[in-house]
Amino acid sequence: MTAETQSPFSFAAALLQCGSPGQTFSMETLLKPEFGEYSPSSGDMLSEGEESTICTVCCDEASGRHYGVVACFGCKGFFRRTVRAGKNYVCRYNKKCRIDKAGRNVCRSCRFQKCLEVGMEPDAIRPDRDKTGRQKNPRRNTEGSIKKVSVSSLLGDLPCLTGKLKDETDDDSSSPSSRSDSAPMDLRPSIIDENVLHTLSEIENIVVTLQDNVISPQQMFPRMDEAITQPAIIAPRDVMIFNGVKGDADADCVAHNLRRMIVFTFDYINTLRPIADLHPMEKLIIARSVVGPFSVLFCGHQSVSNGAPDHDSIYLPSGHKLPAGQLLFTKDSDMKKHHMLENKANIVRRNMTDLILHQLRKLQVTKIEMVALKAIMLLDPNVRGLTQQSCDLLSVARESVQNALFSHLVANSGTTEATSRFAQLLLLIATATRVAYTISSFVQLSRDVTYDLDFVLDELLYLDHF
Amino acid sequence: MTAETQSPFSFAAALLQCGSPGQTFSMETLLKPEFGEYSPSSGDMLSEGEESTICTVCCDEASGRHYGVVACFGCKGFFRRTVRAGKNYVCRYNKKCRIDKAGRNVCRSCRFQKCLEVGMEPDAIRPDRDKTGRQKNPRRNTEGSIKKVSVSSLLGDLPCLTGKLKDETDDDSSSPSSRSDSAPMDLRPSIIDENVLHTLSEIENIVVTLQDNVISPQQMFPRMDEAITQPAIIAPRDVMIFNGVKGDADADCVAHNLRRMIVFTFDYINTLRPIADLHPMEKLIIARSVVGPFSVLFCGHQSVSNGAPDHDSIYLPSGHKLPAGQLLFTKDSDMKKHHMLENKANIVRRNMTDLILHQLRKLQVTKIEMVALKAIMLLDPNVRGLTQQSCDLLSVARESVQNALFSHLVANSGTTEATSRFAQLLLLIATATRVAYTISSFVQLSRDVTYDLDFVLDELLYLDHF
DNA sequence: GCATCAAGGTCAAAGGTCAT
DNA sequence: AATGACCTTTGACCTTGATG
Repeated sequence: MTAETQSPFSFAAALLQCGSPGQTFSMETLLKPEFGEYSPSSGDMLSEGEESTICTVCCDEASGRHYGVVACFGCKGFFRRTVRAGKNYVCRYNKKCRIDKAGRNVCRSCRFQKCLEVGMEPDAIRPDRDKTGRQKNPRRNTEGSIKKVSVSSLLGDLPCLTGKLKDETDDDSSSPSSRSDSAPMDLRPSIIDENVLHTLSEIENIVVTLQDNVISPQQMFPRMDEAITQPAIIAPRDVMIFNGVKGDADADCVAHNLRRMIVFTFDYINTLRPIADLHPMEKLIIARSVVGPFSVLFCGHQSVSNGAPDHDSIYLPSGHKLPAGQLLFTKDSDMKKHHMLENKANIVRRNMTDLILHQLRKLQVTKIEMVALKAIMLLDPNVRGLTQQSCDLLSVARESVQNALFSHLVANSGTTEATSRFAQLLLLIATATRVAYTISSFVQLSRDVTYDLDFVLDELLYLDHF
Repeated sequence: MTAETQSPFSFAAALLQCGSPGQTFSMETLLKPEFGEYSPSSGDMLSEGEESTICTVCCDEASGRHYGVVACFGCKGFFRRTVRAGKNYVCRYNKKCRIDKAGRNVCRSCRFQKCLEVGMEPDAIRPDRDKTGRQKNPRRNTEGSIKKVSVSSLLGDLPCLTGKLKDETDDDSSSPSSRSDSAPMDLRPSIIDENVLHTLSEIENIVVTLQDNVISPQQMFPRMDEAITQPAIIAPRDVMIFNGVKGDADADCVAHNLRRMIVFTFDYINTLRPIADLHPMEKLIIARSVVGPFSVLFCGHQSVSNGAPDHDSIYLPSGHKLPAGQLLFTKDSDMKKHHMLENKANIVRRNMTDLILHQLRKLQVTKIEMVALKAIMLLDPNVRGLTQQSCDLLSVARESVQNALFSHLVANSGTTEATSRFAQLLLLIATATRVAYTISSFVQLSRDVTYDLDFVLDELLYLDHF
């Protein structure tokens, strides 16, 4: 109120515009009797009610002063767009079109003319500004060619994700692509997102059930650059059961299971599409960087979800388990070394149970969430040694998985809980990294005390020699 | 009338001001003769009179010194808003937008960049709303008793996170409950969230500027259970500058800086409310678990944000830097050991630059985001050895920080981008964990080759002996 | 004291957004 | 493609609190 009173208004012009035509009263005006109660007592200038609330151009309700005159949203926007675009309108009638709320859109020429007449200043229009405000649908406009290309290719590719297994994918990608432009933007993304998670689930299923056609000879000392393309030379693709029926594991058994999980990781890398297409050396780089946390979360989740009643046991793919407080190694002649090893093994085990299993259980991480987390871990664009192009590919893919996961969580339990859960799931990766490093440390110690654990583990799990 | 003269409506005139200062004298200039009374004798390039009336950022008319440089009202406000809100802009063009009076609003990213380039100091923005006035360079003056609030009193005094949150929520449920039901859910939470981030910023400021009142005797072999309550026995709270002016660091210097960052971490733990109230032993447990990644991100962010032009150097609190390819150790008699150490140090350094610095730079992580990440790291409820009660406290607090961060991101750039950025920020913690473990590994190696790096580092950074 | 400087805050009127 | 209701950002001006 005070503010409005302060504003100096040119009421003469206003009166002219609104006053002269006899029947300018629109429905709007008639429905608002308060404008009629003219209070002439305010003394000096004018009735504030009228002036400050009526557009000088079209007599609609004003929204404030714009470009020098009291005007409505519409005339404000119209004036700006016109001046910005430098348009030249031509009146198709006699240049005397009535400009009021109902008629203002009939003739642009007369409307703009009226704007100028009442004193709108073209000089008050400033140049383009940076983008502001909400961007619900952040469209990469103007020159968004780069993003647009990658996004569109993602849409085409992602539903199929697998080089090896395609089939059900093609029909998915073909039909909705044409619709994606015209459809309302609220619905489309969630559909896409569900597709992403669905595809990821299928990939998981495929990789988990992958079997060897032929039994390829397992090598004790495989070359990693060969192993990445033929993982089976590391270990046979035995069915992974995680049920603990085979009893407790010893050191060799653990090593073998770690090998199996490395094969699983490699298989995943060869199946998940954006990565699967990279050069083998890049795959290997990613594998080295991710295999630890990846296996930790995979094994942890299997241990938790396979209905294991034993909260403190880690269940291994082979069907063995790793209970707490169980000695791993057969007694060695060197008691000190033996003790160190056993001690370190205990640290790993306790980290695994107290951090990973505990959190997974507390969060009740679902299969779908797990699948998304795995993909997010693998699609890490921040690994040293990748080409820029590969980084970009991974970034886009990872982003889409992140979005899919988030949408999934929102759909499940609302934004607030989703945010919290989303964060907790992602932070699980940090925890897994932590635990993976205790494993790495264990591997290192094994080597240092000359207990020859396993060549492959040395190569892949001892992570700081790069 | 004065207003009209000042009105920035004529772009041509504005452009003129930059290039040819012929008749740029406005009322404003004429009314401020004091700018002219600088002695022109220092005359290097420009006449002083000109300099002091022209905004260093955009060449508009300046309104005085702001945040360290002569600037106009616009750039002053823009800089404050940007830093306060922790915004991060992205240039839509090629990062070379011209910043002048006419063009300054075309690209916020480049404008902010220019602000930094010409020397505006983000540190001059005070997150504290009620403290106004000038206190630019926190004088390291002898007995600045204000800052001398000892840690113990901080414990009690601090604007505690949980306290504030509680009040806020209680407020909600009590009086305006009716409104919160009817009102759209968009607004209310964001108000709370901004308070959370604001409080965190204040905490950061307090901890960063913490000084010792008395010089407590630094101990070579402090007991950790004592150090957690009196961090100064680990290292003096020297001002942390991170500007690299002191030249390259050697091994001892690095050790000292690590100690300093440990003190910083402890101070943080003693200040951030839900943790600050825990039992010292629980604090210590948290400290052990988080100090590595915490320091990594802290140091990394400081290295990146302090305008360091050198992309491959790590900047340390002491003012030293750690450039790539610099030998850390003086040649040892044992060449093999020496080589191993130097090698490992290189791994750490490369991890730090290629992973942490690179990502921080790419993401353009803001101060506010960093502050939230720090809190999320510290408020880790999944640390072994905490009581159930403590876990719950931390969980609640961490969740509120996560939500605050997410809301902040949404407000900044919309839900889609926010989701992606949120994920990337959280995954940064995983990366920091990774890098921290290479440091841990380095510390371990140092011990193994009997290079006695530092007792405290052994205790805190070598992380798998628990 | 008091003028000054440089922080912080305010809000009209610019800007941009996006369902229609 | 244009409209206009609604939102954010800008910046001229103001208040505040150290400082000399």
